[in-house]
Amino acid sequence: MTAAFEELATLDKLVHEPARLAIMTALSACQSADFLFLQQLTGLTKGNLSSHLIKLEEATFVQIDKQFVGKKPNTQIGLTEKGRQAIERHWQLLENLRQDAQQWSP
Amino acid sequence: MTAAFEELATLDKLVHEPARLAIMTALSACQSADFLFLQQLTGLTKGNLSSHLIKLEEATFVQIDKQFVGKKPNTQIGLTEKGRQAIERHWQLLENLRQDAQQWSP
DNA sequence: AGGATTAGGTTTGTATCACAAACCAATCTG
DNA sequence: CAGATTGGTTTGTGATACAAACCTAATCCT
Repeated sequence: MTAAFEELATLDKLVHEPARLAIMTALSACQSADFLFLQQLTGLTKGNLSSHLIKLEEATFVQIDKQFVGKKPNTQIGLTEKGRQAIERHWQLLENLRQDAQQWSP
Repeated sequence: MTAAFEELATLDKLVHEPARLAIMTALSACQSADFLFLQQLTGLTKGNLSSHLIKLEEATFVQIDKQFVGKKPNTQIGLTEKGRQAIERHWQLLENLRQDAQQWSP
């Protein structure tokens, strides 16, 4: 058995959780996205999205910018460099795991 | 945005949890494995592994066979057909998500 | 023989977490 | 001005992952 399974132990559950995996993966493909876009994308309730974002912010994986566009509040969310590395590495780990298992005879 | 993000909503958290993802992925590469092998592989405590296996069994994703080898008890675990489909589909969903996000301009 | 250790687990207790529902403040609409 | 809408945050709760304690039978040590 290769290292993929050992590495799995280091997999960050903060990133792995489905909603956050979706959020970070989406963000990895763009500069930033706004709150409502992410809500649409993930199908989460606002409250739920809010708390996921707070967790990601606490981990400094995303940065959240609240501004006014005209008279309306608007929240933009983008990955930090750390966040970008984290999601990149996460996908790498998953891919390794899958790959390893596929070509494996115990 | 393609369907990958909508499909994500259907992702089974029972399978997604890291330890169980490791277990099922390993099992997908062999007929069956024994308890201690899985423990080594995943680095889980026995208690923890036990409860993960029970959950997988309750979902009928694995089947657990307890037998005696000589005088020693030995527990063999293998995927059911349902389990095999579940892990297969799970990896498919993840792969789709990643793929979609990679070639995407918002 | 008998006490300690090991194998192979299960049960229990606890801290965390994901989620929905309730809430809130400001703006728009009629 | 009343009511709805936008754009969120806070709160309450049921589920869950984990470690630690426990259990039973076999084997080792002396």
